[in-house]
Amino acid sequence: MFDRCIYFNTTALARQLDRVWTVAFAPFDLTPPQGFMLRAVLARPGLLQSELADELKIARATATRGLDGLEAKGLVVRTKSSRDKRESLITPTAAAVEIKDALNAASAAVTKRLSGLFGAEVFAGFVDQAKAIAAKLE
Amino acid sequence: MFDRCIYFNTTALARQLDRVWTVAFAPFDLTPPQGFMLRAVLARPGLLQSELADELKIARATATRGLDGLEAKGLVVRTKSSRDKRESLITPTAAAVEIKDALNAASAAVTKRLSGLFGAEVFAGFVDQAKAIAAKLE
DNA sequence: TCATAATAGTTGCATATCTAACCACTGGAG
DNA sequence: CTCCAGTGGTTAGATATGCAACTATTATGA
Repeated sequence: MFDRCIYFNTTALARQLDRVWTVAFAPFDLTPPQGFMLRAVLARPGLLQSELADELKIARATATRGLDGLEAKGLVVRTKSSRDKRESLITPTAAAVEIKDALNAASAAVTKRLSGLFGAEVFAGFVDQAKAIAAKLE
Repeated sequence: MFDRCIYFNTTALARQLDRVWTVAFAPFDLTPPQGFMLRAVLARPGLLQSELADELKIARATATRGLDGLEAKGLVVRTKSSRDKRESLITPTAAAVEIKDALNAASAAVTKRLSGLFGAEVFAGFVDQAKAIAAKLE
């Protein structure tokens, strides 16, 4: 019905991809947003919370809630910056570091599978375009 | 950070597009999901609720909530099917029919603007690919 | 120096979404 | 005809997300 609508088709695709990554991250007891947030923290330990929000392209308030969840699971720690007492530095715990490789591998496996399903060229091209369009909308 | 990830880039783009359509539908006091649901009802009055959910690619439970909202705003009506008392037929009210053209025009205007911004070819190609990928994931 | 503006993070409130469990009804198989 | 499986819709519970308003802290400028 909304065949030519970028909003409709992008949001519908996002929901389907969410289901795919839900399965991939289930073994770690992490939802997709939690999994990606943790991966970001693991990739760049010590980021400020606001920088983390920027990396993930989410609102600061959403980062607050996401980190609350990861903290409750014992996967990340907030440390008040001594330089500026408003800021929080986010670091992964040992438990998080332990699953780092498996978590990244799980995501890579899904990516590889989908890439094969659609053709690597098409797949990469689509992702690039999504990124380019998002950049122009900023 | 997740430059090559279809999940990350698609969901991030979806959030940005949501913001764009939020602005476009604000004059009607409708959120993007509400606006699209209403447009679907206006395009095909008398659809069963489950058919509507299929059209919009959302879960039945989500359709229930969305329709609750539109009904509360006096924009749609549920009618129990006489043939099968479980089913509900969804029809727009007069108030909804009144804004139909303006609502569709508002969405079309955004689409046109974005299409111009990215180039009509690229834009249409991206939407087609999103649809094709979603279809393969089903 | 001190008042004001800006910034980091949190909280409150609203919305959308899903899965699972449930209810009411329908339709077949015995 | 009756019971049971399947189906349409709702409800319960969980998560993610955003904006706006708030608190605490820092920076600026008169």
